[in-house]
Amino acid sequence: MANSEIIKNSSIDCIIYSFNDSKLQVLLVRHAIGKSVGKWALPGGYVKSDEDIDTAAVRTLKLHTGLEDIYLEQLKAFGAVDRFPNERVITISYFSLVRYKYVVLKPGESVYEAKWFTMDEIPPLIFDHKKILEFGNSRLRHIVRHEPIGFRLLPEVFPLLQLQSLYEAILNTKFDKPNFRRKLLKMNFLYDTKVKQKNVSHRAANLFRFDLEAYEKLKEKGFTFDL
Amino acid sequence: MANSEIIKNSSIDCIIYSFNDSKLQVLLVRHAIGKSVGKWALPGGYVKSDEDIDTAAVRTLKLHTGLEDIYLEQLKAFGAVDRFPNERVITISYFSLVRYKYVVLKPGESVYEAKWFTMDEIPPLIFDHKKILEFGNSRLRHIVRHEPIGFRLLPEVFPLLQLQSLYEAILNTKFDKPNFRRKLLKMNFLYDTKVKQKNVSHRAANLFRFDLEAYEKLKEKGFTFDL
DNA sequence: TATCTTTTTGTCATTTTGACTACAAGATTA
DNA sequence: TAATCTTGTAGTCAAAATGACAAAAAGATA
Repeated sequence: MANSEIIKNSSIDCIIYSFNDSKLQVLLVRHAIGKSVGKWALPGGYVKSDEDIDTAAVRTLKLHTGLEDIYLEQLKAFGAVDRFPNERVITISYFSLVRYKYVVLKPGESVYEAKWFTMDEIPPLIFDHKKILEFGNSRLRHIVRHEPIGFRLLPEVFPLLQLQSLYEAILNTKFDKPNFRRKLLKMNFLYDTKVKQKNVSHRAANLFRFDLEAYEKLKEKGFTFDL
Repeated sequence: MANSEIIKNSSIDCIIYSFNDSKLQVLLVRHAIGKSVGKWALPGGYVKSDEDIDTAAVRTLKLHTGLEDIYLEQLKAFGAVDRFPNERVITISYFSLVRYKYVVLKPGESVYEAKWFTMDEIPPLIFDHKKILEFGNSRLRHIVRHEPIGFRLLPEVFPLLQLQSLYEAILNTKFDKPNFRRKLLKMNFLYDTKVKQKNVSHRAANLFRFDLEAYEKLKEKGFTFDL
């Protein structure tokens, strides 16, 4: 068990979400060179015998995308008998929310090509990856309403309208601007930096910061985020 | 792949919850005869090469407890390198809510002994099962507040106070009786059967039924259950 | 300077919540 | 049989939250 070998019937697949241009995006990869150039897939790989599955997820992600130190949460294991050709492979899917601008994809440097896709331009995916992605989407819609996790998709500081349009994009709804503002601010975990937007052709909005510490304290007191 | 063999590095473990005597309970098993009589465990077993993991969960559960046709939902995969002695076994945990009275445990008939435990009398468990159970508990607390799933722990029809004490037990809080009643009834998915409790030494309460169909319709319209 | 865009602050009627009070319905007991 | 006890059910009321707006403020652009 101590030596490191690949466990050929356990794999990892990651759904990496980001938010850009007012749209939710997901990162997909494919072999850019070599014989298996072809369909797109969720970034993934096998688990090694000497690493925890969470570690495998982190390693796999870095291998494909160069991303490090990002938030990963387990989504679900997919284990239909015929989900993988010829072999029995159970895959454990993870999902993550990253800040778009922090991600630098290095096309060409790797044997893998990595690219962001919006939800309405997802290409055909290998195996059951479409199903995994859809499951991830519905989980995202759920979690985003019950936990203030959407902030992970935004820059450290952001105007409230950007937060609103994030929720509107994910939940496919519209909110009233003043009411959305009032509701979120009353929750008391958004810190007004008093700094204003730059380079906008209209009145600059104040930038806010999600105060994790304040939120944790509220949570201890029984507060629950609900949009 | 077509022949049926055991996949020795993928297993299933199930957390089966029920509600009885105003307390949340969980089903544990252990070998009742043979050489491995000893510690308690979550009901579990290996995945076979020719069955989906969900199927394996159902089969495993029946093997240990005789339970069939019950609601099972995947919880999480646990895959620390050292979670299992000598071998690398990744386990996929499931959880379920069952009606206590529908469950007939058959002690002695099986090589396994199965028994209900309340949360404050959980014995030492094998491997990482305590961790799995704790994860299940926190998931249960979360899900119970955001989805009307608690009803699966109650009989088909129930007085409102029973529903209230269910939530109080799981969430470890107290609710005001009239307010709880008003809030739940206003959600419009509890059907008043007009039938009254029997054999109670006080005024008999009306029995209610959870109307799944009504709830599904509300959900389509954007309603979300929030306690 | 006027106009346009977007932020931000208010207003107001309606609904929901939280904390209670009080009444109703049975079973038990005096 | 009447009093009393327990629990169910209905109602009250102030405070808080929500939804639908109107309007003022702050800059950029024409």
